[in-house]
Order: sequence, then structure tokens, then C-alpha cells
Amino acid sequence: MTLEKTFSPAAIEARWYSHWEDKGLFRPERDEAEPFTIVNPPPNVTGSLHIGHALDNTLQDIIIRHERLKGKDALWVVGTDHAGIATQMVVERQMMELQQKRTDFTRDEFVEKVWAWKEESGGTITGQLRRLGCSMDWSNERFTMDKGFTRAVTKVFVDLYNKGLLYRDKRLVNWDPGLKTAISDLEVETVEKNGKFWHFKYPLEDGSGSISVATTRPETMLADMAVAVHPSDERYADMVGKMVKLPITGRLVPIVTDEHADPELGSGAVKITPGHDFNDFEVGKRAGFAPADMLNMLDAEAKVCQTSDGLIPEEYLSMDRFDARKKVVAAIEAEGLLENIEDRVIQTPYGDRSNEIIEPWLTDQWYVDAETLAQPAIEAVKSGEIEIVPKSWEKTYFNWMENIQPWCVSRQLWWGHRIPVWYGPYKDNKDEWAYPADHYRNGEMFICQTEEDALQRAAEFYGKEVVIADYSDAIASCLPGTEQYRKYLGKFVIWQDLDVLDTWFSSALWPFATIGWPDDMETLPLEGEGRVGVSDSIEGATPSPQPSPRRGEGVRAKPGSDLARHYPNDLLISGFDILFFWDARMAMQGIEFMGEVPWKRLYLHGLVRADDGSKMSKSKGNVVDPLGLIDEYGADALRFFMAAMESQGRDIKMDKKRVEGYRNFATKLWNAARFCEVNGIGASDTLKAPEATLPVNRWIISEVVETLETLDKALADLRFDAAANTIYHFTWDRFCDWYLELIKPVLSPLPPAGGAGGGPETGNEAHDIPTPNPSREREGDETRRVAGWVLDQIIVMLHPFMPFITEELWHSMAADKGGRAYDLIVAKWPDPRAAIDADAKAEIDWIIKLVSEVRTAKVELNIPPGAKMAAHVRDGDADLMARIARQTAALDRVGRLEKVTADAAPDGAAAQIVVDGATYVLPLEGVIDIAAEKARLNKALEGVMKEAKSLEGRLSNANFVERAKPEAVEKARADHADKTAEAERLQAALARLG
RNA sequence: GGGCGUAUAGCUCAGUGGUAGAGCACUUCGUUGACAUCGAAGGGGUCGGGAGUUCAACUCUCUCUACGCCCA
Repeated sequence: MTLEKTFSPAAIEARWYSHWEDKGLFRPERDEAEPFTIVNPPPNVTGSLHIGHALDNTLQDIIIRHERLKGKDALWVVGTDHAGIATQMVVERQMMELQQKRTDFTRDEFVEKVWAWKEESGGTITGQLRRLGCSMDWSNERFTMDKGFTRAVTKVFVDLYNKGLLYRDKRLVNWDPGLKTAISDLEVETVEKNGKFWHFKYPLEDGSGSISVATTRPETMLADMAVAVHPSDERYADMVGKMVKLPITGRLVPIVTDEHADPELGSGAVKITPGHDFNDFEVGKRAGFAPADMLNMLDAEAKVCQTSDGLIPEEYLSMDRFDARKKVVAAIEAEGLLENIEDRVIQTPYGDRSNEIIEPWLTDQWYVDAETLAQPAIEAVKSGEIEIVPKSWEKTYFNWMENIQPWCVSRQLWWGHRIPVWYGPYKDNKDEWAYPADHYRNGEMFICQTEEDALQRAAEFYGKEVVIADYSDAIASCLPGTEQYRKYLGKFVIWQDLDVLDTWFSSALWPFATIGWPDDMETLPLEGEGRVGVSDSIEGATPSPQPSPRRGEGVRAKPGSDLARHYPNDLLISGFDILFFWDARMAMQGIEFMGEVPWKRLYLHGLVRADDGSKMSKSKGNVVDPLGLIDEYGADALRFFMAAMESQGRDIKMDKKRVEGYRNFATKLWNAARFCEVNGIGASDTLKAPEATLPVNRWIISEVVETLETLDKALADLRFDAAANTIYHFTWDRFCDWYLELIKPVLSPLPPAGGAGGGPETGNEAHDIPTPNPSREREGDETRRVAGWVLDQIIVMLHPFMPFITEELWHSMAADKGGRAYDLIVAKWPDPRAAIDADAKAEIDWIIKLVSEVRTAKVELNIPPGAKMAAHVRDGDADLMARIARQTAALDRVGRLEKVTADAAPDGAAAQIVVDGATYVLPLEGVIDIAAEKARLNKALEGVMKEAKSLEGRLSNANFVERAKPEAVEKARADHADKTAEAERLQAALARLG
């Protein structure tokens, strides 16, 4: 096989990806090997790959490929998330285009449509992850709503309930009137908006005057239940306890004292609307109002509805909240009770999905006791059981976890995991059809994992036949005369909770529910009393929850099971933007249900921003499509870009030029391989570095050893940028720029252009090549062996970053030898078992320095770069002359120094170069620009003198010599000596120029 | 209000207690048979301002300024 002249990524990417996948190489069977496990943050099933996914998944793939190459049983769990709200919104939006809406369909019909959409578009993102080269275990691809996962979700819900860590409560939630669902605190975004502060006068009932209150939300006065003043506020001391007669509604409400009232703010008195404000809710409770008695004046769409006391005037009903606001203000002004209006910046809550203003609303919802679950999760980070990288995120994690609020997990949506709770009539009224009138979820509750369990539990509880119906049928069944009444006569009807769970409730289980939980769990032998857990007791429909056992108590993963093997995961890589949403919740649920942390390390990366630093967003139109970049530059280039830019604790700015640069890097490697191919350099057959005698070979082996060490360290530290740069510079600067150039004379000992070509250089004494042919052949063989080995090491070390081109080269380099025994993806990580060779390193460093200096001099003296020159060495000791003898061919070919001798230079113009301890005099034929050479030497001298002087200053400082570390002093002395000597040589060279 | 982060070459970013690096851009030169998606050489920075610690600070501490993010 011959490599094409130019590397074209598109030609090989798809081929290698399906090769790997078809051969099952993403999950090679390595039962004996140490496991290494990561789970992929499941993307939205109907989504498509954006630039953030590209970063996140590239980093994970680098790690997993590296671990796989190191021989681990590397498992990268993959799957997609049903993404409740997001997916439902997508489908609803599609319906809108067809002039349809969700409620035109039954719930089942709608959910079916979402499934259909999932089937249609669910493969998009997984296909795109493949294009990026991600080596996930597709053979066990999961979905958060697949059967097994749903079972896990349900079990967690029931178990949490039974442990008392999940409960139903009536309190204020963040209600999204656009989506008509409750959302969690995290899904609310607070935005500062310009608004107003209205000051009203509320008349006292006894006619003795009025009290001023101020509010940013005047419409809520329709549900005011009190006016609060600070207990120490003397201005109002004699008003406390009196009643206020509210304008518009005429409701009588008390003046109460509460710390919440800030005497400095406005008049110092505040109106209290417990049903529509989080602070007021607390004040209301302190004032003795039960949540159930708090007045509610808004419906699910945030339109005005009648309060339970019926006092809101008819004309306000059904008004939008903002229209009601205007009307309330106008009415109060008309009554002469509007004191004044101030401009004010208002913290306004918006729903992150709907962008609607969030309404605090009093409803029954399911809550997780996050505070209890958070404690061991906090402890796990404090103790180091979980290491957060970069460490600076710990503080953010602690701050959130230590102030965590109950987590509202119920959502009034149709797409998601249905809450596994069934309701039935109150037991007290079991002989009648006594369904609660106020709310569908007030009744007996049966919290069970399956319908069958619920039926059984209910039947035992009621002692009668029980059937499950939908909510509307169930309600209808208690109205005599309805069809349902007749149908269910003589039976108890129960119905399932209408709500679904927060998407993050299910994704929090990802690290264990994807790999065998709960089937791979077993119960440990018990001591004493039965353990607390899933309660089977049926003494009541709603058994009182038991206190929570210690984390994971009484259960463990079955030894030898997949779950035991892969939990805890080794690492989680996620964007910091989902630290609270996902990572923290995984930590809580993982510890609670497995008794162990979900992962040993948590790596948080930043956002990929647009090239101007702004956030990418569809509305701004500055979104960069990773697939477009793959088309243009190849997946390898995009991946390398992501790695090279990923430094800890900083966002990444998009830079297409840089992606292009890494495409060029791939091309460079490709061409280096082509060079090897045409020079008979092919695949190596040893892991261990070959034996080498030539300095250049010993040197490059040492460089591999050093590179490998740096690379391993960088990857161990999750320094993706350092890792990428290490392999980049080794490949380009060391291997291509120097090694391949330096071995050319060994590989093809041709006379210069114009010669007959080929064959030994008989009689070509000018080149002074001392080695006879047999030795030349040995050197050639050794060099080919070493070069082939080094290229292999590059291919392996680069593979985690650039999997496609490296796999391609891995195979093509072995084509002549009958191919490779295995694919690169499952090859072995380098293990050179060689030491750093200091002598070889010194020699090659010297030749690099000398050649570079010669080139510089040529440019500055306007000598054609290709011109061959002779050099006369001054002050060269025997070691140097031996070195020169060894490197004659390289000095000639690479340095264009065709003759380097210790002879004195002839009189006349010459360029002079100082390297290490010697001066190289290069006689110049014809006219030389003496002035230019003088300028050049002077410039060099200036630099050296400056350094020497600075070192001298430091050394003459007694404090430095006495107090600095001895090594530092020693180094300064040595450097000073070097610089001084170099300066002397440069001065001598200048002197010779006259 | 609290917390975090960032300010280093024209741009995007690394970096270490001992007087600064990369990629891109820029300048000059280049058909040395791997590579112009390249090669060689070069110019360019008082490392945001101020103060402190230290023999020594871009690097540590404090402070100020600017920008960004998170929480309330």
C-alpha cells in the first residue's frame, strides 16, 4: 500500500469507525484486566451534536482510549436522555406548525407521538458521536426511558419514599405559567429588570388612619392576608393587632410583626401575600396561616381566579396577571390611595426553558429531601473520596450543597417517568364514593413499583376489589348517573399520579442504573431486626416512612457482577454548567443507593465560546457546527483542537485557524510516514526500544522516553493541553524537523545533486566519509529499525487524540510486512524500557545548535541557504573533533558544512560562529559585507554580555550567595562562566575582523 | 450582598520563585526529491495598576481597576 500524497480525513474516518465497531473493539473482552469506567453525560435523545458535546466527548474519548491502550478493561457507557421538558417542547412546537396542540390528543396519543419522534430523530446524535470518533460501548446503549432504566427510576422513587427521603408537600413552587408545570430552583434564572415600586395606603378598619405599604407586584394585593411591620419598629407599635381593610376586596387582614419587614425599606410596612411570594409564605406561616388556608388568586396560566373567600370583584377574574396589575393600580389610584411610584430594578425570575416569568404558586408536589442526601456527598468531597478537578470548583460545590433546598421532582408534563403513586378514596369513607373535591391528589396513596403491586396493596387495604382507571374516569365514577359510575359500581377505583419526574431525577442514576442496578444487587445477611428499606407492610395505604438507614446499608453489588466491577466509575467528565443539575445529584443518589461515590474523580470543563468570546446561541446566530468543522478539517483535527485548548479552569474560544493548524499537523505526520515508507522504514515489532549505537538514534529514543513520561503525567493530571502539546512538539519539532533530517544521510548516502546517483561514493574524498559499506549497511538497518519504532510510538501516543489517521498509518506502515497482529485501538501503550542517554543528547543538541547558528549567519550575511561552506574550528578539543568526525555526513547534508576541520582558517573574510566552547570560522569567497558580520557579532555579544552582567550582579550580591539555595548559586556561577567565555570568543572574533 | 475566575507578543492561549513560551498573524528568504496543508531565519512583550514578603516576583500576599460567571 502506498500512501496518497495528501491526507484526506473523509476517506478514512467512516471506514475505521465501522471497522472498530463491527469488531467490537470499543469493549474488548478483558475480564482479567483492571476495569476503567466512565459514563457519558447522556445527550438529549432528539438533539444534535453541538460544539460543547464535541469538547466533552473528545476529552472522554482521549481518556478512555488511553486507558484501553494501557490494557485496562475500559468501559465507556453511552446512552441518551429523554429530556422531559425539552423533548416535549420540541414535539409541541412541531404540532403548532400543524395548527395542533398537545391537548388535542389524549395523553397516550401524545406520548406515542413523542416516541415516534424519538424513533425518527433519536439516531442523529449517536451517529454524530461516531463521526467524532468516540469509542463508546454501543452494544449496551441505554435510554433513560428504556424498560430497565425506568424500573430503576421507579424503584429509587419508592425506596426514597420508604426511607422518608421523598415526600409530598403543599408549599410554594416555582410555577412556569407558559409550560404549566412546576420547575426546580435550578431551572429558574433571575434577571434584573427595570420595574416600579408602588406605594399604597391601606386604610385601617377602625377608621383611625392608614398604613403605607410598598410593592413591586401590586396585583397580588387581591390575595393579601396581612400587613407586617418589624417588631422593633416603634412607628407602628400601636397599630399592631389592628385590622386593615383592603381596598378593592374589602378583606380584613391583621397588622402583624415579623422580622422580615425591613424598617429601612419604604415605609417599613409590607403587605403579605403568602400564596404568591416566597418570603410572604414564611411570614404567613409564622403568622399562623396553614399552607392549605393561604389564599390563591392565580390559575395555572397565571390568570386571576377567585380566592376561597370570594372577595375578588368579578371584573378581575380571568385577567392576565399583568393586566390585573394595571387595573389594581388604577383602582387604588381612583380611591386616592396611591401615594407614589418609584423606579426600581427588580430581580425577576424566568423559566430557563420557556423564558416566562415564574410565578410562586401553592401546589402539592413531590420533594426529595436533598439536605439529608447532600450530607454524605459533601463529606465524600471533603474526605477526598471524590476528587474535583480543578479543585477551585470544590468551593462552589460545597456552597450549593450546604445550602441545598428540598428538590421538587414532580413535573406537570406528559413526557417522562410517570410518578409511581396511585391514589384512591379516603379510607374513612370507603363505603362511599368519596373522592376529594379540592384536588385530585388528596386521598389515600399507594406508592408501588408496579401497577400490580398497587392493585394488590389497595385491594388488601380496602378489602374489596380494586381497579385502575384514568383520573377522569375515576372522578366520573363517583358521580351517579355517569357511564363510569355504572361501570365501576361496587369496586374501588384508583388512579395513577398524573405527573412525571424531573429529568434529572432519572439521569442522577446514570452511573449505576446503566450497568446492572438493581438486578446486580444483593441483600446482606441481617443482624437483629429486619432492615429498613422497601416496606412491604401494609398496615396503611400510606405507610409512615421509616427513618433513613445509613447510606447503602444492607445491600451491595453482587461480587463479580458488572455493577461491582464498574462502580464506582473512575472518572466523570462534565461541563461545569451541570455541576448542580447532574453531578451533585449523581453524588447524592449514588451514595444513597450504592453506598459508594459514583466516581473517584470529577473533571469539570468550561464552555466553548464563539471566537469573539460570546456565548454561542442560535438566536445570536454565532453557533459553530462541529460537524461542519469535521467536514472541513477532519475529526482528528477538531479533536486535537479541543484537547490542545482545554486547560483547566478556562473557557475555550473557538478559533478555526487553530483547527486548521491541527489539520496541517495531521498532514505533516502523514508526510513523515510517507517519507518513512519510501525509505524502507516500516512497522516495528518490539515494544521495547531497539538497540542503537548511532548517537542520533540513541538521542531520539531518549526523546521518546522523555515525551512518554511528560505525556503520561499530563494525562494523569488531566492536563489535556499539556498532553496534546507534548506529542505535537515531539512529532513536529523533534522527529520531523531534526531526526528525519539527520538520518537522511544514513538512509540515502547519495552524493550531492549532479552526481551519478546511487552507489557508494567511490573516491569522493571531499565528503570524507570514513565508514566502509558493511558498517554503512549496519547503520542503515539500525536507523530504519529505530525510525520505524519511533514512528510507531508516535502513532500510539497520538492515537487517543487523533484516532483515525493513526489507525490508518498503523496499518499502512505494516502493509509490506504482512500487516499488524492487532488494530491500533487495542494496541499496547509504549514501554520503551530505555534510559535517557546523556551523551547522545549532548551531541545532538550540539549539532542542532551549530546548524541553527550557521543558518542564522547565512540569512544575516545574505548567503544563499543552500550554499555549501567549509568550517575551521578554533579551540576544538579532541572530543569535539571526534564528534565532528562522527557527524560529518549530517553536518554536510543538514548544515551544508561540507568540510569541518581543525586547520587554521585562511586569511580573508569569514563568518564566525560561537557554539559551546568553540568558534567555527567559515571563510567566505568573494566579497563579504564586513559591516554586516560585525553587526551580527556585536548583536550576539551584546546579548551575551547583558546576561553575563546580570549574573555577575547577582553573584556579587552577598545576600544572594549566602541565602539563596546552593543549587541556584552553583547554576549562576556556571552560567556566568559560560557567558563570559562566550563573550570572550565573540570579542576575539570581532577583533579578527579588524 | 456572597463566592469563583480571568487580565502575559497584533490575536488565541500556555507557563515557572532565579530577567518569558506556543499556535496563528507579520517580515525576509527558499525547487536541499516526505511535506508550500511546507522549510529556514527574524521582528514583536517594563507578564492590568499600586503596595508588600523575599537575596530574587510574571510567578506568593494584600489592594485597586476592568471583564466574565455562579449563588442570594
